[in-house]
Amino acid sequence: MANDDVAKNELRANILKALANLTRVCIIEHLQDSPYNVTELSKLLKESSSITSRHLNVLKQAGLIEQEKRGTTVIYSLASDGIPDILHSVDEVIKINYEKYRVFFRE
Amino acid sequence: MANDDVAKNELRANILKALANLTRVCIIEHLQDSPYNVTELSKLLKESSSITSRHLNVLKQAGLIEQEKRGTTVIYSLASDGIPDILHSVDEVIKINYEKYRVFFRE
DNA sequence: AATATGTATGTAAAATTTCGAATATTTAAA
DNA sequence: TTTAAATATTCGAAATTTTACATACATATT
Repeated sequence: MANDDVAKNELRANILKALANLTRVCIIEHLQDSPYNVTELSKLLKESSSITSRHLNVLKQAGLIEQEKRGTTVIYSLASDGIPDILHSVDEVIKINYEKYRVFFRE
Repeated sequence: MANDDVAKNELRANILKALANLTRVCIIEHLQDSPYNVTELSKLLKESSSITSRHLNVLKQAGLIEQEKRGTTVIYSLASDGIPDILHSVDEVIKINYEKYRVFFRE
C-alpha cells in the first residue's frame, strides 16, 4: 500500500474516531434536525453541559461541526450535508447484517 | 430522543468503533481488492500476524468481515458490498472539509 | 458593580484500547 | 511421531479516551 493511501486512511480513521461514540452519534443526529446550543443539546442528551461541551469539541476538531457565537451562547451545526450520509451507509451495513442473521432470530 | 433511537445509535457507534483505527481501515481497503489470509495481510500491512489477527477479530465481531477456513489458513473477506460505501461517504466529508480550508486534496 | 448564565477547561481517576512478547492450538507435511 | 506453518490467545504494560468535579472565563442582566 502506497504512503499516500496510508495518509488517506489516517484521515479516514480520524473522522471515524470522532464519530465512534454513542453520545457523539446522538449529537450528530440531533444536529440533523436543527442547530442547537450546548445547553439545549445537554438536555436532549441527558448529559452535563461539561461533558456535552467536550464531545462537541471532539466533533469540531474533526471538522464535523461548526459553531456560531451569539453572546454567551454557542450554536453548533453540522459542517456539511455529507455527514448524515456516513450514518446512512452504516445503517445499510447494519441492515444487511441483520438480514443475514435474521433466520436465527425467527421462532 | 426515543430509546429506540439510542439503541440504533449504539449499533451505529459499534460499527464506527470497529472501523476507527488506521490498521483496520487499511485492512478494509485491502479486502476491497481481494480476500486475503492473515499472513498475506500482515505483510501488506507491515504488522505482526498477532496484531493483524487481533484487528481482524475486531472487524469480525462487528460483522464487517467473514472468514473461510482452509486447512491452517483462514481467508478473510468483506461481509458485504456496503462496507466500502462507508469509507466513500467519509471521503466525501474529507473532500468538503479540504475544499473549505482550501487545501489541495488528491483523489 | 454585582450577579447570573452559558460555555470551556484543568485535573485526576476510571475505563477502554492497543501493543509486544510469549504461548497455545490446529492442521499439514516430513 | 515429530516438525513446521498459520492463526489465535493470554498477559501485562502503555497509550488513549471518557468521565466527574471544580473552576475559570466571557457576556448579559439587574
